[in-house]
Amino acid sequence: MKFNKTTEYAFRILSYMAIEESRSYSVDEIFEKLHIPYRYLRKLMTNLSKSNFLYSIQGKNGGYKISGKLEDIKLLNLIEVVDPDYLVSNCFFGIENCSRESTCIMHDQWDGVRTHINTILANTSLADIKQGNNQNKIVLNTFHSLKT
Amino acid sequence: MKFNKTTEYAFRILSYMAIEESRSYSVDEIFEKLHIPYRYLRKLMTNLSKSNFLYSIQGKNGGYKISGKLEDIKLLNLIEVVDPDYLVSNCFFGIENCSRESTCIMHDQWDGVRTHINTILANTSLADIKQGNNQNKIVLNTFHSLKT
DNA sequence: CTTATATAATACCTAGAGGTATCATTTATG
DNA sequence: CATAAATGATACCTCTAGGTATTATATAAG
Ligand code: SF4
Ligand code: SF4
Repeated sequence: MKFNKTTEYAFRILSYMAIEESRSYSVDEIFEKLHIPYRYLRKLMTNLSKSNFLYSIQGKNGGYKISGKLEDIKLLNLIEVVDPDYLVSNCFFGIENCSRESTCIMHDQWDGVRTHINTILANTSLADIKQGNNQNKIVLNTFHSLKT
Repeated sequence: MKFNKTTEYAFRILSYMAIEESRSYSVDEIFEKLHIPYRYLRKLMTNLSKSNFLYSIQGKNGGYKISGKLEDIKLLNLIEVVDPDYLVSNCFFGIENCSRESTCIMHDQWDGVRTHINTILANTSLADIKQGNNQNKIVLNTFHSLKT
C-alpha cells in the first residue's frame, strides 16, 4: 500500500520543484523546505538527475532543474525508476511459482487493486500536482514546510 | 501494495489449514506443504495461537487447530494482528504532520485505494478462500505444493 | 588564479524485518 | 516412569533500505 521512503521523497521533491518549474533549486533550499535527511537527499538528487528527471548545474550557484514538461512526467515514470519492484505483478499470497493456470479467488481482486493504483499513477503528472497545489494551498502551506 | 512476508505466510497458513478446518496440523506438516522457513514458521504459529486464530495442542501428537468459524475469520482480522501498520491511513507523500484541513490532489484518490483494499480484506473470510479452492484446484495443486 | 559554494562519487554505519539456534515444557504411549 | 514427539520461550544472526561521512570535482565571482 504505502510507498517506500525513497519514493515518497522523490514525489515530494518533484512536487515541490514543480511549483516554479523553470528555476533551479539547490539541495540546501529543498532541505530547508522538505526536511529530507540532508545527505540522503543529496544522494537522491544525483540519482534523479542520472535518471533524467532533473538536470544538475554544478559549481557555485548550482542546483537542479526539472527537465522536460511537467505534464509529461507522470508519477508512474518516477516510481518506475525509484522503486521498480512496486509495480511488478505480485501474487496476493507471495507465491513465486504459481502456475496461474486457473487463478485463485484473490487473483482478480488483487489485479483490480493493482490496476486502480496504476491508473492513478499513470494519469497523474507533475502538472496535475502543481495545479492541485494552486487550487488549495495545502502543499505550499503545510506539506512543504515541515518541522524537523 | 504487497504485504510483508509474515502476512503472506499467515494468509497461506490459514488458507491451508482451512482445507480441513476441524483437524489439527503439526508445524512439520505445514512446513512440508508450504515451505515457509521452518523455525520462523514455528515462531509465527505460536504468535497466531497467542492471538487466538489458532489454538495449540501441546505434547506428542500435538499441533494447531483453527479456532472459531471460518466465515468469522476475515483476512482483515489477520492483518490487523500480523501487520497493523498496513492499515493505518498513510499520507500518499509520507507526511506525518499534514493538517489535512484542505486536502491535496492525491488525498482522496489514495483514500479510494485504501478503501478498495480494506473492502476486499474485510469481505474475504477463510470460508471464501476455502470455497474458492474447492472450485478450482489451484491452491491444492500449485499454491500448496511449492518446491523449496 | 584563488576562494567559496555548489554537485559527484564512494565507502561506511544502523535499525528492523526476517531467519536461526538452543533449551525448556507438555503429553501420548509403551 | 521413561521416552519420543510435539509446542513454547528466548537469544542471537543476517541482509538491506535508509542514512552518514569523507573526499573529489566543477564553476561563479572577486
Ligand atoms: S492465482 Fe492466487 S496464488 Fe496464483 S498468483 Fe494469483 S493470487 Fe497468487
Ligand atoms: S492532504 Fe495530501 S499531503 Fe496531506 S495527508 Fe492527504 S495526501 Fe498527504
